Amino acid sequence: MAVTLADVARAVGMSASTVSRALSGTEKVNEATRARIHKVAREMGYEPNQVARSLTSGRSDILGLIVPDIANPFFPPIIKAVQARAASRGKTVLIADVDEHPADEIKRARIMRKRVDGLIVVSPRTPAESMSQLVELAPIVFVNREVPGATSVLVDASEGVQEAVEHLASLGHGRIGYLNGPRRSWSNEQRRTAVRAACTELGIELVELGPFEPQIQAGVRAADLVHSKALTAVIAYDDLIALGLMARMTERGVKVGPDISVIGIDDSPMSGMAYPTLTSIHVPGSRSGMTAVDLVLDMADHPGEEITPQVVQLETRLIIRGSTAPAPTS
Amino acid sequence: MAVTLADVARAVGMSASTVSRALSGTEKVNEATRARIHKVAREMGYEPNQVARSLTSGRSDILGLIVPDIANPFFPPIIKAVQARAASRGKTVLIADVDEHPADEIKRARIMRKRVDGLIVVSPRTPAESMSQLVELAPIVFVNREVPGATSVLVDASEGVQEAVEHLASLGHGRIGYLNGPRRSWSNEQRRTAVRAACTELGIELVELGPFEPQIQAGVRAADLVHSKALTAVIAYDDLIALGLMARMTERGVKVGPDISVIGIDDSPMSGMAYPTLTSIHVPGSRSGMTAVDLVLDMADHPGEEITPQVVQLETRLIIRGSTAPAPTS
DNA sequence: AGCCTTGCCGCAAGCGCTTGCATTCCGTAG
DNA sequence: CTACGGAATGCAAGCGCTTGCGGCAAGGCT
Repeated sequence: MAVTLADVARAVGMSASTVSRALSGTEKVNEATRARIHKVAREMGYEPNQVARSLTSGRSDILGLIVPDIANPFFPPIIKAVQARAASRGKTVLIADVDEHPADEIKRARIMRKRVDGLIVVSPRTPAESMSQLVELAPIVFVNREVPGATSVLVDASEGVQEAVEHLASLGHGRIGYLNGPRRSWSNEQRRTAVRAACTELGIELVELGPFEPQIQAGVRAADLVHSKALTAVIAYDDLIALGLMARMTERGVKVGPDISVIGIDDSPMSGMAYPTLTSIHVPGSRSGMTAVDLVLDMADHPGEEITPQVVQLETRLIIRGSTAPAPTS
Repeated sequence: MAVTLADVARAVGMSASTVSRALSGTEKVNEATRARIHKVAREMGYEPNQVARSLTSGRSDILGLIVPDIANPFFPPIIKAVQARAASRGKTVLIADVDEHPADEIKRARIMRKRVDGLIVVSPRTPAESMSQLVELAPIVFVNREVPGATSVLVDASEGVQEAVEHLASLGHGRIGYLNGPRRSWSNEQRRTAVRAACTELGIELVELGPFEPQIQAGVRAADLVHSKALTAVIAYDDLIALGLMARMTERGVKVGPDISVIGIDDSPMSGMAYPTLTSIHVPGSRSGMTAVDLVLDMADHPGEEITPQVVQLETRLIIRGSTAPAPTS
């Protein structure tokens, strides 16, 4: 079978403990011995059995990452950032896609818990009253949702939204639509509130539509609704909805830009690729992924310690592209 | 801490072995005792420690999945299919994104090996001479690459490509371009060969361009090259390149459809969303994911057995949308 | 010179679970 | 009544690694 610690120990003529210490790095071992052990281990092709290691040590060097939907282009950058950051700290990442099923979040978290050193949950949709079940699976950090008593990294939509509404106002739109995201989504609540505030402040009439699921298809549906309301400008809950809407509008002969201005949120990689390119509110996905890793590893490194839950806020800003233009002067 | 097997055993007044057998299901245990044990275990909130379990049993109920790039929309459907299929067979999936770095494939596979019951590697770019290092990490199955002596699930590009070329020919295009994918990609080799064959057969002039990375940006670059060659029809290595190309063409005032026909490969979810919608060769990603899971689990269930490596072939077909049109009659 | 540090290393006890084999207890065949 | 075959359960030996504790030698101190 595979070479074990004991095999290496025998080959070097030392005890397994010493070999273990030499290889794990942290403990004090004579430099010369350490070098020799490393050499022999490499020659024998020794690969530590991570399972055995984590059984005793309690550590697994794995981070669990739970996302709602990998097919939504907003998440891959986060996932990649998490993986990269984790790798640079010697960890690997176990990804679970819960397919937008809120109930699965707790279930998957529970299953993962024992195998990982910490959990990162992105945009959880678990109802507020059950969140505590997640929180107690600490170390855990939430991304894109504020959870009382838990550490989380959030993006503050207000700035970007404010910019977006101002942008539309300055283009002469006096009435805009907001396409709501999923009903129980914390992000949507946050975004919607920000839109309302900005509209009130600037004296703009707001028409709320939805809820819509964060999927292209929902955007297609939204398009017809928007059309029937004779809106000249909309802000969508996310890029996917915005893109679906644009596609449908174009199909119906409505020119996005000249006839209707569209703003998405997330600034996903696709927004620069659509035609016209999509004006979108940039949400720092990679940054939040990295931050989340740092936070969760900090917690994992200080087990037991009652750390005051941290909340990191990241900012958003508007990226203006081709889908917004002066209001039609009909 | 958490309740262990021993705790439950003590509570029930039986030995740990019996409890273990009762809970794992497979072994013979009196029905009454089994029921009682289950009841007590549930009441105590017992959750088996998977790490300990896999240390002894050698099984982990985890499948490893290695993909080149989760941000490429071709992969999420595969990933989801794999996850779903695995879940229905009681397994979870550990995903690794190697960011298109061929060297990482072997590295990640090695790291994962001990923790998982089997490996699925999608579209590996590992050079042929190193593939054996992967193969010996069995149980392992490859998707989208034929590997001598290993089981794999492939898509046969030839049919779809044949249809695509015929489609272009019937639209009056006598000269078409093929945008190559990454230089050492097995898929690209397969697709390119199919295009050549079809062109030869139909007496169509073929212009090869590239290689290009499977990314939107590469497609943007390709666009200018295509333009300079005065091509009226192109088949791209994948949808991403095709989409990038379309975006750039549109930006330059070239009308995709009337002025130039574009065909992608993969039929990723985005192809229906672009404008115009992208004619693409459908590749059954989900099907291949599911098939891969079945194959790898079969292998895992019969350890040691020298199974004859299986090769499953899936078919492709052309999906005609808005990006292809009759050749301009200049 | 005696004693205490300090540095390096080995001992042994597990981590929580699975599993081959032994054991016990019946029912049943002989 | 003895013997024997199962079924149900217990015993105990690990899986491969980590880690607290203690041993031992070499050097520093008074």
